[in-house]
Amino acid sequence: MATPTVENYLKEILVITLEEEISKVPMGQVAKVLGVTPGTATSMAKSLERDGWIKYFPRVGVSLTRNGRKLAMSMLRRHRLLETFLVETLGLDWSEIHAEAEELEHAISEKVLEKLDDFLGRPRFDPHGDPIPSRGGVIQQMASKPLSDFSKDANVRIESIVDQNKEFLRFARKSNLVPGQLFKIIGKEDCADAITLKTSKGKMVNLGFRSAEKVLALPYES
Amino acid sequence: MATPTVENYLKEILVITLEEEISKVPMGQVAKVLGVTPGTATSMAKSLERDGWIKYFPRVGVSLTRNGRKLAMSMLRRHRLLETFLVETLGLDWSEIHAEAEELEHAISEKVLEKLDDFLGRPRFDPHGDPIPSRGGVIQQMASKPLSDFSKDANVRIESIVDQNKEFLRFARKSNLVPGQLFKIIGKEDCADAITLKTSKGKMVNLGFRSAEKVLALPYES
DNA sequence: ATATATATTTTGACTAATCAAAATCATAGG
DNA sequence: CCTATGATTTTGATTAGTCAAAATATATAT
Repeated sequence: MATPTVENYLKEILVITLEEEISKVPMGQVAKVLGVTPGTATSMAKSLERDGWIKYFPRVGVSLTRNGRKLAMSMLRRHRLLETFLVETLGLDWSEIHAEAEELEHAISEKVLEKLDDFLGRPRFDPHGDPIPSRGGVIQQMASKPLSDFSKDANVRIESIVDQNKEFLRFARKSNLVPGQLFKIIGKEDCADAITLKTSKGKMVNLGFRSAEKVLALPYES
Repeated sequence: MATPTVENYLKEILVITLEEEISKVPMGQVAKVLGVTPGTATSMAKSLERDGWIKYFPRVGVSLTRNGRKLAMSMLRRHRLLETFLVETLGLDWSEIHAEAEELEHAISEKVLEKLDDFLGRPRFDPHGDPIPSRGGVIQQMASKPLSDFSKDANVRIESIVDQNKEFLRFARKSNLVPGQLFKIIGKEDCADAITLKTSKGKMVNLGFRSAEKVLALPYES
């Protein structure tokens, strides 16, 4: 049986893999998301490899094995179903649910989870708009669309940047146009060929249609 | 912060204290309920004392400090509220809920617990009929009544044996008339001065009224 | 290419929790 | 009062997970 620590490592490695579309996650990033020192992440990587959860490539990074991915997906499913429960059923505040689900996900059994899934009506997206993996560990990916395809007032989550041009990437990073970032489309002027986005913190970004086509995003329920 | 292990030790010590009405729980018993070797229980007792959760009397046993009792009560509250949730809301089977709650109780926060309590309508007894401690750690003891006061078909849980006569206690033990044991009253013949009880496993016990007055029990919802 | 900055790994140490087995204590009978 | 039995404690060892700080490898920028 995997300890909660193991479950956390695997889940975070999966999340990074999905978000950044990379196959080997560097140790520094692992250490950062788990809040441990780099040395700890390295030694943990070795144990995880010994136990068949990951493949460890020294000085490069780690990737999940089939087993590791399966467990990680199951953790993601737990996490997102629990977040849904905490918001929908118990009325917890949006800002608190992540930390709570983080604890509960290690304690809830497969059996209780399925009952909970039934109770919630088998939702397919969590309160943040992220897809909830199925029992089998399949994530029903919503097709992401270019920003230019959304209409005014839509809430979107950046999924990826198609244009790999360095200049543009630097600009994108600076503007918070990074995978995972949430925006609301507050302006769309077809005749002016421009689109205006705003983060929840009020930061604005202006994009021409040419650029907006290169940024893929998903809708989410705010 | 207390680890799950610490929480378990304290909770089990509290449960034994309540059930057996003793003030110092011997180490052997602690080891048994926690499923560890006696040596482990002893060394744990020392750490728990060092951290102010219990008082440890070598070769005698342990008792909870004020702090320890507070935390233990809070664990009992968590456990019983969770069992209620698992049965009432998710429809889990009566036989499965203990183990499930055992895991979840360490992961659920005070905040989520209170929301859950609201959601459930602030129940005062769990599905086994055991009282749920209040936030403050007070257990609302139901007044227990002698067996002779119950009527036919009542479901009861034995609470204590008043008569401390050795003979009678031996008989009681043999008949499963021990605190915690569940019975259904399947016969009550006032004119014959007799009462008949049955366990869920079908074991029967006959008692005269004289004896039935010496056995205190609580009703519970089957 | 060479120095500097950054990322990663190693080393040595620590805590919590556990076990097995040897040692010790306590007590109930004879 | 002494001994055998059972309960408790000690001892020595193990595993998971962690940190700090030193060592090493890699990448970047002139």
